[in-house]
Amino acid sequence: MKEIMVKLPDGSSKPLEEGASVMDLARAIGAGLARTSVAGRINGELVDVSTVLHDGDTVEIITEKNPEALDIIRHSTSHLMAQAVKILFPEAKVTIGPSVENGFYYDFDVESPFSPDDLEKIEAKMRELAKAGLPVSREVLSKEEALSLFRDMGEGYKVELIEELDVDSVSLYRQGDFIDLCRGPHLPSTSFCKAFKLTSIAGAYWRGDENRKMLQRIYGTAFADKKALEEYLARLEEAKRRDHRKIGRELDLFSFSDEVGAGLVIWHPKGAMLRTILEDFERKEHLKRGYDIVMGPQILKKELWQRSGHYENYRENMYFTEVDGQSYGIKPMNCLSHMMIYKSQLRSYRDLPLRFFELGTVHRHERAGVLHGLLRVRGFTQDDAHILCTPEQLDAEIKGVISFVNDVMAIFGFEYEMELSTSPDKSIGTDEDWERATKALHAALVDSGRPFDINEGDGAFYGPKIDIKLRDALDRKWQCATIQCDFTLPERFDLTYVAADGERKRPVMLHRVILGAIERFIGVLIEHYAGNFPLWLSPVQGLILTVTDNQVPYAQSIFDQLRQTGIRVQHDFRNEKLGFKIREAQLQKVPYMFVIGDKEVETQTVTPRYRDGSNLPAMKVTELIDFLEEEVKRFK
RNA sequence: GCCACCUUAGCUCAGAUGGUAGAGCAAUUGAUUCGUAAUCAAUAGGUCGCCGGUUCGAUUCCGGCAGGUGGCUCCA
Repeated sequence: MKEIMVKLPDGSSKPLEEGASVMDLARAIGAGLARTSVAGRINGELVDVSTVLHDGDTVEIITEKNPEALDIIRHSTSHLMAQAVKILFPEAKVTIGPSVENGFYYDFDVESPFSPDDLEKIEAKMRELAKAGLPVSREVLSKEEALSLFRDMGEGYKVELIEELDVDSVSLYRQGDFIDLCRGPHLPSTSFCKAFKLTSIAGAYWRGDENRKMLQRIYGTAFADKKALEEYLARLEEAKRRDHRKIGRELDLFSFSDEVGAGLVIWHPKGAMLRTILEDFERKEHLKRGYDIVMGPQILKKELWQRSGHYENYRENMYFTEVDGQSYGIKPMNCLSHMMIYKSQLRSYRDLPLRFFELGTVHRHERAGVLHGLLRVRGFTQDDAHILCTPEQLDAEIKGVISFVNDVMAIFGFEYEMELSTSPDKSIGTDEDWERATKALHAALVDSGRPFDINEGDGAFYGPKIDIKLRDALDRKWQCATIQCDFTLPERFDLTYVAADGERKRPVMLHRVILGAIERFIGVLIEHYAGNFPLWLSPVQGLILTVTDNQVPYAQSIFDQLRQTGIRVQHDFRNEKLGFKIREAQLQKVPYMFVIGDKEVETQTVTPRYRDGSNLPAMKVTELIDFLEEEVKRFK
């Protein structure tokens, strides 16, 4: 028998018999590897453990512990689920079933939708199949053979998928009687599916196209072992506790009312305070960076929306109102009045860049099914600005916005993801415009030194953009900041400036937001802090608590003094036990409680208690004021 | 907008295979003056989301609508 040599990741070599597979290598290495190996990596490519090795291959064994294994486990678990579904519902047609960020899903075409009971039955069947330890084998068929196989099986969706593949042959995976089209790799046996749970049922369009059939999607999650699964489920529970809708009600920040309308936020005193703090912060930061604060009306004539193109492209999402035969559009965006400000006078290149900033409240008729707490609403306020500059200034302006975003996100301690979206198939503007703007955005991203993804073809029709996404408690991504180049509006509104040579030129325009929508940002912020806002953001920074009625006059004087310095303090002088008042303050997540008993009255001090339960030494009011102001500065 | 599920007191939730409903917390009143996460007692609170249909009778069954939850599509 001929011998081959394979290289291992540590640089050593291992002799094997010709025809040996990854699994044979695992056995040769020993140390129980054969039991935990889920896949291999040959010359950088993930493969099944059954894959045959060749002389000179570099091979890495992927065990359950490797991070790469998770995707394979989840993908194989989705196949296991499809197998269970086909056994229980033979008439179900299979479509696709990939692994996703926190698990997997599989889409089925079934006559009647799955019920929660069905989910339990499917999960039980999966456990049975996993226990049976069915070997999973790979087969390669020619495209024609595969097509006729799936046609015979009546699996039209698979036929459609294969027809579109530009290949001569395809790979299939078989476990028991179940066979599925798949690139792989997969676990060697269903017995490797040890820790999984089906989590929800949802509708999903075939191929993500809302004009095509709605399929039934089952979501599930899977891990290498039970412990990891339990930990994940516990994290989900914890995330539910951080849900901004729950905390918003508990802390009395905001509400919605079906009498008012879906997606319309009602800000209660503490929520409105939080919002006001953010807005004040924003105004200051924008002024520091050379923006001008502007304001426009809520409604603008329909004709103006026709000129901008919104009437043509965005009318479905707009609200209109008509008085005296004149139709007005309620603004869904703030750009138009900013355009009008630019046009209100003749502009010179010396005036540029112009940066118009507006905390602009907009209304968009979002489709009913997409509304989600504060994260997706119908009326919201953007920290919106439009920058008008010369083409030569574009690079510096984009860099300026990115560093603005960086600074602000650092203050809140947010991790974020940046994406560059480039020219879509349908777009306006010259190739030269697109190239220049895309290059400028790209250069600024590179310059920022942070990682970013590129979404080819995902730009707006009017220009390329950078999107910045934050995550909520459940790890869902929400777009907040965005920087968009726009070639249409300067054109449609015939914006010009007089260049140094006396010629009229077209300025370049950037739309940008930093927080995005204040509503959405606050939603994410609540989940980020789990309601424990840092002192500078806390609507109520301190609460004065008396031990008995005897201390009320002194406590009142402390309250007045703190109020005078602008500290957001409230008091609880009720005839209740101290423990009870502390409990309530604690549930309200108030950063500081100022306890005042006979001791404090006697020494003319205050004893602050932080919300983590720790007590600070008693101090004079003046010391307390300095202490609080120091803390505000430190975190902002 | 599409698919599934949900809607009982301010909040969290029980409940009856169709005979108009409860608990805890909160609220109100009284007592209690008590130093670091719940003092005790009493009282009040609901056309069981809304509108139709079936029925002697509907909060319960059926249909429509509204609102919500999880997804899909779309998006700040």
